[in-house]
Amino acid sequence: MYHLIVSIIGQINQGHLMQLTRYTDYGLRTLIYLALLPAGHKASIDEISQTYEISRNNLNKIVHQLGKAKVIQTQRGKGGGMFLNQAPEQINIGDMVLLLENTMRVVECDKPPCCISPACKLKGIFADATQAFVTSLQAYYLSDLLLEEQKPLLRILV
Amino acid sequence: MYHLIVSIIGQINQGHLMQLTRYTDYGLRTLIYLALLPAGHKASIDEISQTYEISRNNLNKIVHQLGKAKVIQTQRGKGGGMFLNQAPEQINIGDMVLLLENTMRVVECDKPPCCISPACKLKGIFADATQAFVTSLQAYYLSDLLLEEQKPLLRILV
DNA sequence: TAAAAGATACATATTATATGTATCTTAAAT
DNA sequence: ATTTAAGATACATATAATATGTATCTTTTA
Repeated sequence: MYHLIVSIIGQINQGHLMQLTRYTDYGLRTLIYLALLPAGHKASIDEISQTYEISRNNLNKIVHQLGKAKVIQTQRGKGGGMFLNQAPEQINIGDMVLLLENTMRVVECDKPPCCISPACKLKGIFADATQAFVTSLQAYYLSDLLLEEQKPLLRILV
Repeated sequence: MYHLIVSIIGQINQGHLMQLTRYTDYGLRTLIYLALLPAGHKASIDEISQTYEISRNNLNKIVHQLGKAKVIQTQRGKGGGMFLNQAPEQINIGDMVLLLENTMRVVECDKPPCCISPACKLKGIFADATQAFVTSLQAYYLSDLLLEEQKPLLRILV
């Protein structure tokens, strides 16, 4: 058939941007956890993975990634741990989703010029929609997730 | 730990709305295929699945669903087949994605009142972002995917 | 009534995701 | 200096989601 399209999701699903995985879930929860730590305190991978009852090893990878991205600081060795490297008011939710859903690849058209096929039109339409999704998320910061009454409370608790 | 959150994606990933699957891919391609058929013509599941080299059976389900939704008309028996039930100008892309990604469930809070937790705040934030995604898609119609030169051409070809 | 089409049910295969095991490196406490 | 507790890294396995395959039933019309 003349108007055969090989694949649409291959072009649209830019690395599963929207497919939020547990990886992102754990990452966001870790950030919330760290945000609620009293100032000057650290948390360990073991502590967080046990608290949330999630795989220590998945969390390991996530923590490593957040550390590389300078969102948190990690410290090896005895007495080490991790803590936020930025204020919760400066950690953007949309950016975190983009970071954690890092399988995102910018898919180039196979052979230019190609953007005259229905699949390629769809690609642009979905790219716009994806951008709308991210832009919407980018209106929020980690601090927006914390409860007003939690913030002062927890800094006293420990 | 006091601020334990059981799951985020469980509340946010509303039925994998964003996780566009091949199911949706095939569905959209089928609609494009049908839109390019000469007026009065029908296509069969076999024809389309062979053209796109996709699973006949998956397509079977998709066609069935599109038929139930009155987007297309299906006709059994010898000489049967399927064709668009609406003009391409009236088939909305966002609506089709919502239809085809039909695993969407509106997730209710487990036990009200619950929307005071970080997870629940995130739920709202992601719901807004998802809506932005859909709204963006809803600006387009099936007709927007067809090439200007294809439309008249193909109606002559067969 | 035979053939061609969609409808339906269920089994299997494939792929993506998540978890588990093991070991290495680093750094502080002893 | 040595031990210990922490993250870093690599790879294997398990689980779950997705996609495909096989079979049969129902409908319709030539």
